[in-house]
Amino acid sequence: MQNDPDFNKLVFAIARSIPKGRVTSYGAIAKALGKGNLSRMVGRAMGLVNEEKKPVPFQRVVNSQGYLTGDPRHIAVRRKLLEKEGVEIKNDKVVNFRNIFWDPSEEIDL
DNA sequence: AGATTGACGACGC
DNA sequence: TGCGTCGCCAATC
Repeated sequence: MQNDPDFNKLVFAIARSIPKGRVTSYGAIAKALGKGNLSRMVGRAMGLVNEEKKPVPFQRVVNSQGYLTGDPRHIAVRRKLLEKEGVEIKNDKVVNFRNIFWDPSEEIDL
């Protein structure tokens, strides 16, 4: 239960705005929302995507290091989806992360 | 109600 | 450049 449904909503909206074959970080999304310090909350919100009816490409959201953190089982799923989109993964890490990194703040433009 | 953890990030050394 | 520590906000124990 989040006290800020809007925050969660925005997170999902941005996640769906991520171009295919691109990835972004939790901090980038939080920052785009003006809550750069809520990076952790973004990740937590993603865990609730399970309750979302609409498909959210949460697999395109990784940490600032480009690593797929979380439960190993979830990591495997995300990795598969990313590779399917053309994103190369190595050791649970996005290859060329800096190259395919997508900054939501440039698209959302608060 | 208080303490701890967590899909993170930034800073310091 | 890499490892260690602190800080944030909310949820969970």
